[in-house]
Amino acid sequence: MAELDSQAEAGLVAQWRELLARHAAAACMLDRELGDRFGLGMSEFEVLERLVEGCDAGGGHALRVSELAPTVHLSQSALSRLIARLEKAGLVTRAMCEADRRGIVLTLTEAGRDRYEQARPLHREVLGLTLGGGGLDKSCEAPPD
Amino acid sequence: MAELDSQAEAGLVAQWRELLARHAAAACMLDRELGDRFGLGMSEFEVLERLVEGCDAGGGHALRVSELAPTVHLSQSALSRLIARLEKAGLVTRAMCEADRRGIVLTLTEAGRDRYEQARPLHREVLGLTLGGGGLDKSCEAPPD
DNA sequence: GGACAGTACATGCGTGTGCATTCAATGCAA
DNA sequence: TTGCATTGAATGCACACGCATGTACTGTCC
Repeated sequence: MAELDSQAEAGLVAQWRELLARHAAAACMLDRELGDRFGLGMSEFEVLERLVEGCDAGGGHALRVSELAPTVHLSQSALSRLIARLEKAGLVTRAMCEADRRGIVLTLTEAGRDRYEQARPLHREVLGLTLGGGGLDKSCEAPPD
Repeated sequence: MAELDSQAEAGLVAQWRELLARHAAAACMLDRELGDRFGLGMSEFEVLERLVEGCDAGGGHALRVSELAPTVHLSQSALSRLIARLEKAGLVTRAMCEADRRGIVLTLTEAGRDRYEQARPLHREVLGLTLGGGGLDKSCEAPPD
């Protein structure tokens, strides 16, 4: 890639810091709020949402882990363990994929869908607070310790 | 906060996913590249950069940890340990603050400044690749495992 | 001065993550 | 069919994180 002149570089850095700030504010608040009220992390919610979308779209067809992976920004191992947590919590079931027995198909349980529906308004509210107005929530701009 | 109509909600979610994708791509590639070539994590680089800026701006005055904290999106404990790593690597020195002996003042070492200057072009290059064109780097869109 | 709330940083602990590796199943080629 | 590279997912391991707490220092109020 070509070198950047200093003006382009400054713009890029400013854009990056803005992105970091928004991400930190939203991610921190989501993790805290979803965790406190629903026992879900940000990524857990994200996975539940993909499963809901997958089921609604494909007429209830279950998602394979390998289909889920590219849509969630986690390593394969982290996703594997996250699914194990969801299964342990009774929100999801894992079953062997008949077509390709290496694969695992995931299905939302009733409890999983319920949990998602309950958590969703809070999730959207947090997004509104942290992304919407442009004003960052101070209590999460720097994560409290 | 008021309820969102479904259109506003969809926009918010789209914005959030875009942000997540960009952040994941940039953060993953930064951590990998800076780590491989310079032994620095993304946040380590960020802290070095604040120290460089602080020193250049204030006429070489050292930064206190409490000044640094709000600019880095880390918990106080994570920052404390990050600084310990930088000190162990010889990139930074910690000293008691004379004015307020609870505080710690940080100063960049020569090695710290050098490391920063060496890593900076790569950092900017990665930002250009992941933020610039709008095209995400596929190899990091989903972190490899 | 002495007690006490508040602040700055460090540390014990549990947990989530990525990397490397492993294991099973698949597809292909000889 | 056998042999082998590839793929999907699970697991050992090290590490960075956040939370809760601990320790040292400051400032205030009595």
